[in-house]
Amino acid sequence: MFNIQEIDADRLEMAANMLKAIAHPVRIAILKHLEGGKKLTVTEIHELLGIEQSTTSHHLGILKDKGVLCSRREGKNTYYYLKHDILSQIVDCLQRCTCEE
Amino acid sequence: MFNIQEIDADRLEMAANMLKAIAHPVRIAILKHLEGGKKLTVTEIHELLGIEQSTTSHHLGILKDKGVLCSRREGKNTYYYLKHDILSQIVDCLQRCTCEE
DNA sequence: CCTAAATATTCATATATTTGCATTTATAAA
DNA sequence: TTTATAAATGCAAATATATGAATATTTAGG
Repeated sequence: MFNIQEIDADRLEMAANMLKAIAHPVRIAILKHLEGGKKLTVTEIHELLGIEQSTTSHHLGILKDKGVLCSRREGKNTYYYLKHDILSQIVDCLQRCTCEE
Repeated sequence: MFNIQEIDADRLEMAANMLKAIAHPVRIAILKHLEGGKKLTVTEIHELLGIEQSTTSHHLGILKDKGVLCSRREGKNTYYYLKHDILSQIVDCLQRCTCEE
């Protein structure tokens, strides 16, 4: 039987790292653009959001590193997409909560 | 009609701040203890988690400030509890995602 | 008023994150 | 091989966050 005492530090770290990866305005904006299984390149995102190419790449790297996104190279482009589409629900849930009051 | 272009910086900031508040191992542990409408005092949390009183108070302050928790003083104690019980779903969702692979 | 208990705040230090410039690497096409 | 485009990386400066010791505040009970 599982209870709260058995949530070990590693699991907490992992969950916190994933959330931390998402918890940034630019990265939330990226996730919104990738909802519904869409795949976008670094350049597309960098132009959509109006931020530097290297900054974009850094943010995508963080999201990928923490298991939020996957990427796939096709020629010169690298396409990024959501690993778990369920993750975009987190953003929606948050947005509902930040709506009230 | 709402589309992605209309998600302004303020909304993104707000969502990011709420997520950032949650995205910390200690604070996730706090949320887990408050699931199901439970109310705990600073001292109870500080003893449950084995962290300093002032550190505990700092973390609770962050969660309250960012709209994740509410508090209510009763005599010498201050009880903290989840503002939106739905928020604990975020943690559960994350935990499911960090389970795979 | 005095004391004790619970909580909050101030402050300093340590650590982590963000950003973008400059550079490098990877790939495709000429 | 040379050139151009796309993406990733190294680095440094600015900014933000975490922690806990010390202190202040709040409240209840003498």
